[in-house]
Amino acid sequence: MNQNTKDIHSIFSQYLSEQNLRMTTQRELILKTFCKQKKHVTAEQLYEILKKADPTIGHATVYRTMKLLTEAGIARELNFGEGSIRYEPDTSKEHHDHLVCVKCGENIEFLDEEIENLQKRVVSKYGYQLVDHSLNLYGICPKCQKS
Amino acid sequence: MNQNTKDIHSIFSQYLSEQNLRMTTQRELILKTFCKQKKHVTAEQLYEILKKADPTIGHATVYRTMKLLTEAGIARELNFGEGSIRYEPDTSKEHHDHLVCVKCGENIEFLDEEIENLQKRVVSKYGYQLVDHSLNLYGICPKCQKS
DNA sequence: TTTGATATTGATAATGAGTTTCATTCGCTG
DNA sequence: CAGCGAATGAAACTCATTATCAATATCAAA
Ligand SMILES: [Mn+2]
Ligand SMILES: [Mn+2]
Ligand SMILES: [Zn+2]
Ligand SMILES: [Zn+2]
Repeated sequence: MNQNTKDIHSIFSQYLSEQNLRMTTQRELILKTFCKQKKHVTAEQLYEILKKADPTIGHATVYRTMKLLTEAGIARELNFGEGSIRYEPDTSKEHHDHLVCVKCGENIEFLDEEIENLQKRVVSKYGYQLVDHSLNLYGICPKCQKS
Repeated sequence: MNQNTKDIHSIFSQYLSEQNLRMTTQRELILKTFCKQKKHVTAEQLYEILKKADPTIGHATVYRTMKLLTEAGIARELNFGEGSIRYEPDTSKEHHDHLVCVKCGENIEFLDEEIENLQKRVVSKYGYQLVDHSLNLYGICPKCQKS
């Protein structure tokens, strides 16, 4: 419930009213809980956490709200090829890509400006207009290399 | 049924016998049909194509065989976040990444050595051992920009 | 503050990709 | 050819996500 969370709350409120949608207690709870997470969570994981605070909350509401948060630019979808989508906050931090350990799932965030620029060069070389990109590096973390 | 296809056939045969698995008419047909494809196909798309040649072929057999081809290093899995996996031949060409049009799905293959090297630099910076990577650029192709 | 139009919710059913099960059939070796 | 294990196809299943829909909540207008 810090300043940052408050800002995000008003970003979401504004997005909702722009779309003629309503702020609800469920949406507030989901937003607040999502922002508290330290790791990238799936909708299902978030649902499990939310049930502790509100056992009546619905499965579908969580999925629906995560989609809204994504549209509002508050959450970002991550696809590590696990079969489900993970979400991370998209406002507080700079853009970054991920280096994931294939053994334990540990996850490092990095940003390499040179790579970012070279991507732009590739895209413009083919006359495309860049919309998005996804760069995931998969490896074995130092810890897992030992075992 | 060119030379290349023949080579791939023996790569697959050898892989199978190494694993104490058998070459079957279904596996031969799937391999042959997969190699003929010009575009990246999903298992389901390939199944639809295969049914024309062999209406008795099973759904599960196609999925199972594509997995085998991947293990044998003949096919590569592509994940463009569409909800299903696409496959491309992994032997004939060099490694490459993809630039995908988000409107029409058109797909450009590119290889940027500088990006590849910078990826390695990132991985080693964190002490990881690189296993794989996935770089997809999403944009709007020149054709779709006009409409 | 009441009302009413409409957005939202949660339970549940449905979907779609991919996997598992299992009885039957096939491929290979002896 | 016999026998054994691998492979197949049909069908059931899993798992993530989405659609449906009746009941409820929100909010602007009266
Ligand atoms: Mn992240
Ligand atoms: Mn390709
Ligand atoms: Zn690890
Ligand atoms: Zn296009």
